[in-house]
Amino acid sequence: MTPKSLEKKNYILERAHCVFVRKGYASVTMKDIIEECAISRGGLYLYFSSVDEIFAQVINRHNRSKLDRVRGDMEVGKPFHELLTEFFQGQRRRLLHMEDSLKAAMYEYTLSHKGEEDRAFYAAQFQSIFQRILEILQYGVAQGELQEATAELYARHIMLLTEGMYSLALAGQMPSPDIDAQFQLLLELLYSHKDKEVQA
Amino acid sequence: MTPKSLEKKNYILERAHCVFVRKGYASVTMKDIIEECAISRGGLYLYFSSVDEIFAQVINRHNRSKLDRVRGDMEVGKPFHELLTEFFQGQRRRLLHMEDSLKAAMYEYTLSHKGEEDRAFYAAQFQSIFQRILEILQYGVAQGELQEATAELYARHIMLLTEGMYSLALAGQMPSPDIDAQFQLLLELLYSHKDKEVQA
Amino acid sequence: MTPKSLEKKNYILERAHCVFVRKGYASVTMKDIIEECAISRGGLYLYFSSVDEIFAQVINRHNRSKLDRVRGDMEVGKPFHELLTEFFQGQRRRLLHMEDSLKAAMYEYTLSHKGEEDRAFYAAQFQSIFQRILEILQYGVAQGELQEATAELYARHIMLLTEGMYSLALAGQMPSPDIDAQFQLLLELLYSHKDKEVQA
Amino acid sequence: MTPKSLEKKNYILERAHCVFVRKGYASVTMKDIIEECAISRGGLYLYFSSVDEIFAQVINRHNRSKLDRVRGDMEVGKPFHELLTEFFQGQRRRLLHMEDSLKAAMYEYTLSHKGEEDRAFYAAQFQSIFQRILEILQYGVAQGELQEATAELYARHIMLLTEGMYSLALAGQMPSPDIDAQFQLLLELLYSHKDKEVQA
DNA sequence: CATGAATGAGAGTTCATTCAT
DNA sequence: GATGAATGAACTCTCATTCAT
Repeated sequence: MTPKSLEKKNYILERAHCVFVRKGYASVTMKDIIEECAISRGGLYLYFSSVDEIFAQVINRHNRSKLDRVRGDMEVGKPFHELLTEFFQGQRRRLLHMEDSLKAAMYEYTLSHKGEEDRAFYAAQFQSIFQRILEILQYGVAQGELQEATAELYARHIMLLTEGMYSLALAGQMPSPDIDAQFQLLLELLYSHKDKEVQA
Repeated sequence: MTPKSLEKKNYILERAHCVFVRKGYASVTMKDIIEECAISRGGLYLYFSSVDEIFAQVINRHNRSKLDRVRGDMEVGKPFHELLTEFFQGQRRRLLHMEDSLKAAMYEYTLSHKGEEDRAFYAAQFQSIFQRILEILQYGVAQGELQEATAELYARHIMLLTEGMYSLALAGQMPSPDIDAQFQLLLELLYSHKDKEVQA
Repeated sequence: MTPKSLEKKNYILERAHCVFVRKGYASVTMKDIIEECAISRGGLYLYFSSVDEIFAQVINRHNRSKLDRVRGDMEVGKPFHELLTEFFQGQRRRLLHMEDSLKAAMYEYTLSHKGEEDRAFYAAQFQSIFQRILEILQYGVAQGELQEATAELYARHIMLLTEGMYSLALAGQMPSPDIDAQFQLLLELLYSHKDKEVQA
Repeated sequence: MTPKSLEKKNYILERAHCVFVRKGYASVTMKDIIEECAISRGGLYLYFSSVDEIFAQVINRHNRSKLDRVRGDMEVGKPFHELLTEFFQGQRRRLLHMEDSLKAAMYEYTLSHKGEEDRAFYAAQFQSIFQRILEILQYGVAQGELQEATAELYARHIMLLTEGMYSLALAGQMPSPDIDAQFQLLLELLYSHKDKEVQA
């Protein structure tokens, strides 16, 4: 694979990303991507042989770059509470701008690909999200803000609640006040053991 | 509309329901429904003019019948805790048998219908789920088990968490122990104010 | 299958026959047949789902009708020699007008279909030709013109020689005098035992 | 044309030969040849501008080399009968191993090229085969084994029968015993005049 | 009412051929 | 000379939708 070829591949993935954001997954055709990239039918087939393949690579590329961006944020010694709030703020922003995200496309892909080989793909997706939240909480444990015993359970809880919010957001049923209320509730839940301590 | 006509329409919706459970929404064609119903193409078009229309009516019929089934459960004077546990058991059962549900089909429909007119449809869906949970919680309030002030917030929280669990379940990523752990956490959350009272 | 449907199917096979005669097999596309039949793409697919399937049915139909035409010729009590000459005349005519025959198409099909299931198809084709020649020779045996012992061997010989002539004819390398000379040779071969008898 | 260029051309023809043996003619694409030769698309087009052109040259090269191999066999003074038997043995071997031959490819080419310019090509092909058989028979005439008058007729007969056998062999319908029986019959036919002489 | 034959737009895919590098 | 990326025409197959019977 020549460097030029790689560059072109990257270009296609970049434009395809836009297409998936705009149209989701199910209704995207090779023609859509061809037009977005302004290349020829055969030209696209030189690099990718199906929408599936393109989508998988777009997702992987996206995850990789997201991971790169996240990495290192925790090392600067930010207070845990700040980090957590930033996480919620980030989710909030995305929930309010679902139209700019790949989430819908990912849902559509999931719904139309139930093969055994896809399962691992999904497991990796969710594991990556879970891991990210867990790391934040463990950072809180390290800073003495949270209890170790509940970190995993709470991390999963946060992931599931967030996922549920995305579901509703996709249907346009997740207004901003509801988001705030739920994240506030999560904060209280996370810190609830402190009340007891105080009272004790 | 003659009674015979209504009967036929019902028959079609019934069989179409099976199709949507089996195949989801996106990949269902008029042909699928025709074959399941063992009627003719033209025959189907006499009653419905698109898969969309059939789906919407299948969902409405389903919701109506579900509501009918639920109604009255609370009036027999069951203890609140039992009612709540039953609700969680019901969700648990459905989460572990997603293949028998319309959930996947509903997601697919949502993802491919973002028009303003569909929004109301989704709002009604979620409102109905929310309402059901809220009624259970308010029953708990009436029985002195829960606090009135948090009922709505918690009802929404339960709905969102459950929705998130469905999302993961659709991708085959919601194992039974995780379900139990989350519902346990919800129970603790609902009853958490009691601890404080006791301690106080 | 309704009668009307059968009629349409027959119509398509009839026109497709012409297409195969004109273009052979390999280069025939569904579009060719669509245009020849003046029907729509989908219309054709209602009846047949590939060129292969159409070709197989065209061939079978053709063989059946050819067999129907042949049947009964021997029962009118024609002298054997006349029957044999007529057979050769028939072959001669076809060799000189290969452009009106399915032979080329059949060769192309054979060359592109080497599966086990096709073998039986070819075996049946050649067996049918062989059988026809053999029956003529056995008729000659019955009339005391030929020897029983060599009938099968000679029948196969005639079939193979004829097949060879078709091969050359397809390349435009089978001029009329050569055809005549070879058939004359065959006649002499068939009757050669008589010379011996006479001489003996 | 430089010597290096000639060498490359030869190399391509050699590898292309393998491709045609393996895949026949019709389904061979420029890509097949490119891959077999491990050269670039453009590189191939420098030397040949179509599969057609390559095929014609492969055939010519093959014929030339075959002729070279044959030449001189008759000069060592082998008995005619042995030479003839060897010829039949050679054909037999090839009939039983059609998968190693260009015959199928040649048929496919013939069937898809009916232009006037191709006719001469085919004429040359068959003339070359005919000539070879004729030379063998004339050698028999020279040795007093055969009659001069029938040499041409018999040579053509042998060629046609053999060609017919190839046709059936391509369809997998030419079992070894049938081959032997036919060649035996040919031998008897060639020597049949001797019986008469003896009897006379 | 009910039928199912017919339509044609549009998706996926392949390949011979060209051309800038 | 040599490369291989790029083109686009052509082919197969599918479906929502219509309409004569």
